Amino acid sequence: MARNSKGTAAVKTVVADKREAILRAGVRVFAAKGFFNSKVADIAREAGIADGTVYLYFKSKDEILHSIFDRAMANFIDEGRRELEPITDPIEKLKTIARLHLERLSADRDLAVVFQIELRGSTKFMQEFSAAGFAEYLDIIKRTIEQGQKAGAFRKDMKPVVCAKILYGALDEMVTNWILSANKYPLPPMADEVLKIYLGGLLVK
Amino acid sequence: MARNSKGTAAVKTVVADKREAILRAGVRVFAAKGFFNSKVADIAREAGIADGTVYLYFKSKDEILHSIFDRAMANFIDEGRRELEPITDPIEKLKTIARLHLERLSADRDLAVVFQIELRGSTKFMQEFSAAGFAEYLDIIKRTIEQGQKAGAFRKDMKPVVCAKILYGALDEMVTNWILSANKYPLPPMADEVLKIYLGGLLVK
Amino acid sequence: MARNSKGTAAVKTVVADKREAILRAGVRVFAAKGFFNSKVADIAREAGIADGTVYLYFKSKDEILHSIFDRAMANFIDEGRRELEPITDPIEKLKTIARLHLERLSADRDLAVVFQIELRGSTKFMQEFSAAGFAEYLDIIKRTIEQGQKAGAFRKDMKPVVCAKILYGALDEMVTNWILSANKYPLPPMADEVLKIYLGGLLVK
Amino acid sequence: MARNSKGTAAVKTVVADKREAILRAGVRVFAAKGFFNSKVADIAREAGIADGTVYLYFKSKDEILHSIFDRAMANFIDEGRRELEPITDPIEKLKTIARLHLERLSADRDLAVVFQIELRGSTKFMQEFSAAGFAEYLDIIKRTIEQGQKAGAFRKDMKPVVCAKILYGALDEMVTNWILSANKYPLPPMADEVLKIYLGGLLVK
DNA sequence: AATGAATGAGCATTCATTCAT
DNA sequence: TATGAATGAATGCTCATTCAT
Repeated sequence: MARNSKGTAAVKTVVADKREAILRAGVRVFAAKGFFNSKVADIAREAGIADGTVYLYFKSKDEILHSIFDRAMANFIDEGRRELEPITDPIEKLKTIARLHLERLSADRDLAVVFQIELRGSTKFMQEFSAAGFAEYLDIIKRTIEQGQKAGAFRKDMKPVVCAKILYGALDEMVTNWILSANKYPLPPMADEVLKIYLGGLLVK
Repeated sequence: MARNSKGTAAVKTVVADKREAILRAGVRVFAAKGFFNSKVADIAREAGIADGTVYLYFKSKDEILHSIFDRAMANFIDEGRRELEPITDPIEKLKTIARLHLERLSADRDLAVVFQIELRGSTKFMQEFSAAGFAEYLDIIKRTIEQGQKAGAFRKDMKPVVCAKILYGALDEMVTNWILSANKYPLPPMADEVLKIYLGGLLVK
Repeated sequence: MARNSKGTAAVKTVVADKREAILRAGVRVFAAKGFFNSKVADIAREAGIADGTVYLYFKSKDEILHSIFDRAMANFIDEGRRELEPITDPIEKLKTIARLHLERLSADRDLAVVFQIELRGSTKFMQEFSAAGFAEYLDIIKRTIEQGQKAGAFRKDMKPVVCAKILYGALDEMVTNWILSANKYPLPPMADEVLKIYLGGLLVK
Repeated sequence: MARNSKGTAAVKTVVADKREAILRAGVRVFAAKGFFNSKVADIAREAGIADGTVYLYFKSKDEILHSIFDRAMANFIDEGRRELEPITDPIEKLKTIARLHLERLSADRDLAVVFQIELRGSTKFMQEFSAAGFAEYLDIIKRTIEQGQKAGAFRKDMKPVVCAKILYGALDEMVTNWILSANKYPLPPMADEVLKIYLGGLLVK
């Protein structure tokens, strides 16, 4: 029994490790050369395995990109929910979202490149991207805004979903700019800048 | 003489027409199938010319994408400058920018797809994209904000370039969302929404 | 007009020539290495063209094999009909069929190999092979036998289609054996041997 | 001792069983998908063993096909000899051969497919096929015919080996046709038809 | 300028075989 | 013996680009 379960666990670990290694290699390679210019052989080499082994863990090159996104998005959303749960103030929630968004992506530049650049390279991916975890992420922002509107903290003359997109767009642009500027400055502090405008507006009161 | 100049003009026109036809065909084809999945032969067929003819006007498939961007960006900036020139109020200027941004892209969905999706498909393109007209566009927004700050209309505790990125990011996200939502709603009105938040902030005063 | 038609004819000839060259190369290569072991690159090299050029004339490697069969079978049947037409005696007809069968295949050993060996390598090909020209060939034999039965020359207690298969099988075996025996003996004379038995039977009368 | 010999026997039996299982699986898989389209993994799954285990019993995929032929041919010849031994009349012998040929192959359609189609798929196999048991089989027919000639039952103006090939070719064609016709009719009765012609000839006497 | 036939480098994927366990 | 994960060589086909006409 113990032996069995241990064996199974070990196998699972090895399998997970190799899957993991391929995904990590995929992030590095896609970030460096772009999805269409990356060869499966590049990923295999980077992961330290044979070309064919990739296909024991993924059905296709496409599936690797998908899995990268799915895994990262799941992690991101998990962590987001965990950090947001204890917070009740919607303003604080938005601050946390913005900070997390920029912290997470600046912590792994390769992943950020894949998210900001490679995943956008085709309507097909974008559609799926949109349909999948992205919608969930936007929904978290949207509900925080609804909550803020109910609480009387946020203005009520705007649709929450539009507000959510605006915040997301602003943050997203910060990330893209940061990537393209070769990371000359720290990304997370940009969260405060975005929120200054987003919450307070540009106009002098 | 007359014949010459006329001939030259005619030639220039024909040349321009064919270049133009290829670019238009490129926009349609790239938007429909994505840059990497589009064949030069597709573009040639769409433009009604032979495959080889494409290479009399463009050095490579890449160059077609570049030219599409360059031409559209130049048009866009030209028109922008023209419309902004008579306006003095920085608030009105920002409104004009936002409106033009969404109007222009919603007026040509194929071009919008190429701008929002295909041009983002590689760090390489993004770098070039960034280096080129995009910086100029961002600069126009930035200077409008500087002007507004000097005029005392906009708050001064924010860097103009960051403000510019935030506005750009928000507008950009509107366009991307509109594309992916299959254009179920008119895009230009979103300009007002963005500006409501951007100028006035989300918080209740 | 003349120029046009001449141009068209020239183009057709060139095209036909290249198609022809590929088919001839295919016969040689398939005969030498077997269909599954032949690479498209082998055929291209043998035909003196680039790999990609093969695909301007054929959709796939499979299609080359098919075309080899179709072309040869069509030629064979055409020639058969032409030679059989002036003959009225069904016995002479059968003799002509048998002679032609062995003459044609022994005249082009590579083609014979493809017919006897490579085309049999898969039920899929065999089905198609059977459905296509082979049925037509068998039908020619069958009708000759029917004619002989009506004329009172051939016994009537046998189904013509069965008789046709028996003759075909015997001839086919002669060809296969000849191929596998490295052509140590001339094939055509075997036609007489087959017919001696086929027409007269093995038994002493 | 007892234990040893028993153990050895058991081991041998197990070994034989597994070899047998692989061969049976090979026949099924090759018949269904063709030799080149069959994967070793398919055979392993069909045999209920692991992929690698196949290589404990066979050196290669080729060897499986060879062994299928060798085993079946040996069985076939053994049974043939056994059934022919008590028969003295060469006519009866030929009838027995023809009947057995069709009975055995129609009794195992998968095996028949492998014999008629898959084994013919390459000159290489054909050469080996020819060199091996096939020659032995043809020899049995040949000697029966020699015997008949000596006994004065068969005509003497034909070489026995040619007569043997003719009979074999006719029978072989019956089998191939039966396979390709999806077994719509019983095969064994065709033996009589073949012999009617083979022994008596097509001509009215 | 225009053509489009020809080129040939490039690549995702498969699968027979091996080998550590 | 048995396993099945890992290997890596092998290849049909595509398509950007060239060039003879």
